[in-house]
Amino acid sequence: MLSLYNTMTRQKQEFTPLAPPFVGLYVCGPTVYGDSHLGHAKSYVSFDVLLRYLRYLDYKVRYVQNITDVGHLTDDADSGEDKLQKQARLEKLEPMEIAEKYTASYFRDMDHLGNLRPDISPRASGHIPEQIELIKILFEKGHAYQAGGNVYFDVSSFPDYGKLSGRIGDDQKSGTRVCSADDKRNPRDFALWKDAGEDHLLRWDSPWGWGYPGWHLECSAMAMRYLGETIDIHGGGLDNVFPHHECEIAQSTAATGREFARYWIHNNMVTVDGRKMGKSLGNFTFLRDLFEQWDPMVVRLYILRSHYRSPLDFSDEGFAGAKSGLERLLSFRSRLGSREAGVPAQAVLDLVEKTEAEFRKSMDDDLNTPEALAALFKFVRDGNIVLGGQPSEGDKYEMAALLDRLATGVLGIELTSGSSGGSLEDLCRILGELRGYLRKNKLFTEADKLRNDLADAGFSVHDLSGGVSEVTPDI
RNA sequence: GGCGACGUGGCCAAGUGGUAAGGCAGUGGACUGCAAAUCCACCAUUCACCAGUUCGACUCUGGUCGUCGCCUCCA
Repeated sequence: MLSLYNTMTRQKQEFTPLAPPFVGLYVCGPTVYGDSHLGHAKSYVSFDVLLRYLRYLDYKVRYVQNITDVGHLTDDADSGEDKLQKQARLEKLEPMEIAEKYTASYFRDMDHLGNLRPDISPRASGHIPEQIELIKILFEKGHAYQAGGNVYFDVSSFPDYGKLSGRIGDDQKSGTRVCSADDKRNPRDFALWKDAGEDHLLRWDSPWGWGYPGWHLECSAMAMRYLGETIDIHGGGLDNVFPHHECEIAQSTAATGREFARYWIHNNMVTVDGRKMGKSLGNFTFLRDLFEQWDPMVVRLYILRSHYRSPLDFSDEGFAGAKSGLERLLSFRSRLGSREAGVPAQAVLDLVEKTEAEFRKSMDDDLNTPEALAALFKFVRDGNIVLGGQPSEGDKYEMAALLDRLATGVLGIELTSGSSGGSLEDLCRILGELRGYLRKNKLFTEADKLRNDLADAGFSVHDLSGGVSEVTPDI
């Protein structure tokens, strides 16, 4: 039974969907005004594993992740410049060109990391009518007020505000930098609609004049549009708990009178070399740059070696360790081959069954991927012992199937090239046979030249027992 | 100032009221033409520190020190 830590209740809870077997999963997506960084990687890999595990458990999941292409400001919620508009100015492009460019960049990076595409990636700019409609309802129910061309949510009308984040005080204490807009009744009130003049490139007509939606509104509108008034799981980064998710809860619940999300899941943040990764610190690590040095699967394994609710520090030493671990998995998977099914030995069946049970037990416990990986690495050791004996094709097939089901299927760690026919794998197999032939005939000079040439070309050679050699591409 | 998380071997990282998974690195051995891979063995009497609860705590409570995050754009 899967249990998940719910930020709202501050404890692990058994997960049961509202309407089994269907699950509605909403995760706050990126604001597309720049390339994705390590923080995005940790967050979206974490939720990708949640998605994959839910599907492994046979839930029918609809995964919605928004693309924010309007509405977030460079400063606080109520002043500053639209981030896309600012970037558009810097790159001398249209805001929508910026959105397209960085949406593509985001998907490219996430594809490399092995994240499954969301079922729906709704754009905020494409759901302005839904957002306006939501504001109208909030007006009707007395939760919104207008000040000039601006519309605000009246937090005093929603007593539960602050429940998720634990910020239940009436006001912000001194020491915080709250630069409230002058026309708000209360500093905690937040914008539902912002007035915008002609200098604002992204703006729409509304009952309150030309403007654009508040930065929390899109998630409420789009989540409810595609997943209904109550969604099963709402996820995002820990930094979104306040104010973003707090505001989402307020406006959604106030509008529908129903619970907005049943499970709130938040992943922790990343640091780089022990320090917060921030624009102002200049240590932003963009994925597109990182992938030139480390294989995306190394990054993915790195992320999954720690728990999603733990903060994660990235360092070169850590990447190197993750790379070695990945090589161990790849090497084992490679040896299992892609043969046909057969009848496996009972001992292999037992091993597979035990491994899967341990894996599931760990994943059931709030997605404990470090422990799940431990089960897989133990399996690799035992599997290598099996391979050292006289395994049947059925033995190999059974073990390969397990690895593909758990490591690749659930954790998303790709261990095979995936291509079929005329593939690199075939070429490697032939070259391995060649080296084996040379060694058997004690043509060591030629055998070593082949090994050296392959090394220069980015391939590793491993000599197995029985005069067999294998060739694998480096990562 | 407010809220919260965390301090486990050289590095990373799980975990349990009854005595420490796994990965990386390292050491010794087997195997090997050599190297690598693989396998075997070794590698924290100890889980920041100090009290307390308990038959017993690393795991519970209180305190101290330290690190980090959020409260502002950020996943």
